Amino acid sequence: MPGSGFPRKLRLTEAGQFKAVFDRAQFKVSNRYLLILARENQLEQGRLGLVIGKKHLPKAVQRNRIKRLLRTSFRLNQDLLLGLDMVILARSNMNALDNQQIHNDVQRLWLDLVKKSKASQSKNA
RNA sequence: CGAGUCAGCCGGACAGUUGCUGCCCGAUAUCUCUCAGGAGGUGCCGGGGGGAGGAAAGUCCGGGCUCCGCAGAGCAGGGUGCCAGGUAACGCCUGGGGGAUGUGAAUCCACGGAAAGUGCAACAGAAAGUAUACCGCCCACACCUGGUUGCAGGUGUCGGGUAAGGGUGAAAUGGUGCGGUAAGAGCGCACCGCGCGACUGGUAACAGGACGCGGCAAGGUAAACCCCACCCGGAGCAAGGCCAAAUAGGAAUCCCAUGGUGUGGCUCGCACUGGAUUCGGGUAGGCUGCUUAAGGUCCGUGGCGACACGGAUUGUAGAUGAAUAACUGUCCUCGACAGAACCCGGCUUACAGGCUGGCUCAAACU
Repeated sequence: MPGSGFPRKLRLTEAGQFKAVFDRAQFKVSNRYLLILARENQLEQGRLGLVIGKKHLPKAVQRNRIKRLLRTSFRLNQDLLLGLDMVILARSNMNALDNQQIHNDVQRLWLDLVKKSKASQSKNA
């Protein structure tokens, strides 16, 4: 059972790892503000990458806030997300949302993603 | 106490839980090297103490650092622009001069040159830079009327003089007075103003009045071209340096061309092809540059000051998909603008609220 930390091995750190998720995404879930791409990574743990563009969040302070919130949410839910590489993309300016709303929304997306992943595994089996 | 002005400072606090990061210490696991003492790398666990700003922002100037050919000369191009100082340097800062605003403390100024040249200026107006004559005023001439002559009044002229008055304009050749005149005029004079030159004070910008000369000639615009003086080589930490899988083509040495690899149970056959090592190369990736700095604080000395010198003391983020946070609770004045990316010095812009001090004005009290 993994803990709730966020060491380096739980992150996507190289351009190639991001590219793999973009090119061969097996699962997509989204809402108005976020899009999550994911694929199975043959590892024991899930890994997370963030793409928060200047286009949607022009101020560095805003981007930092969103990234911190997303990382925290991943950290607390990582035992649901084993064996998946995920990239979260920002789609529009979510700066108006407060922390509680963002946590709730992201939680819902995680559950959605897990459901799709389980369905795919049982189909293959 | 009120209104204002100029400086300086702060930028939610505390507790708990869960996390991130680089540094130090202690444990381990594993790999490499070894002169067998050990040294180094990587992973993981525990502990300790650090961990965004006054603007970290805009990227507008200046410098350090790095590479490019040494950073020199000329041209082009760009910048700066009252004077003197400070500084590594600056377009910054300090002090001073001039102008403008304000009762004042203070604030603001792209503040060199318009008698080298070129250009530009709506509308109005007769005329706008070689100034100009519309009305008016005066003179001359002609005609008319009145009168005894000298004359007075009126009308006219492709006539002349006149810049005092009217009118136009942002601006019309300096102002006032006296003289002068046909009427006028710096035409002359006095005073004021202006320009030039001496003189005095000041390092200088500049100022001064008790000097002399000039009747005055020289309107504005140089963030228009331009002239003058001074300054500037280019690119930037994705700079630059080191290690180095892979891959293309290459070099050297040795070995074998009766070889090797594949197909096949094996031989023949068929297909493909030299092999090994080293050098070199430099992609992915990693390491470095990377934080001690023109540093902060205090004291002394010099200076009006910016600042300089000397002494003591302190050690203050270094991330790399990129850390400094999330949640809960309590409190208050309910929290703004905003996130380091090689480093400094400035400028500019954004900013909830709060604190301290100097000075000014007004009123009142003693």
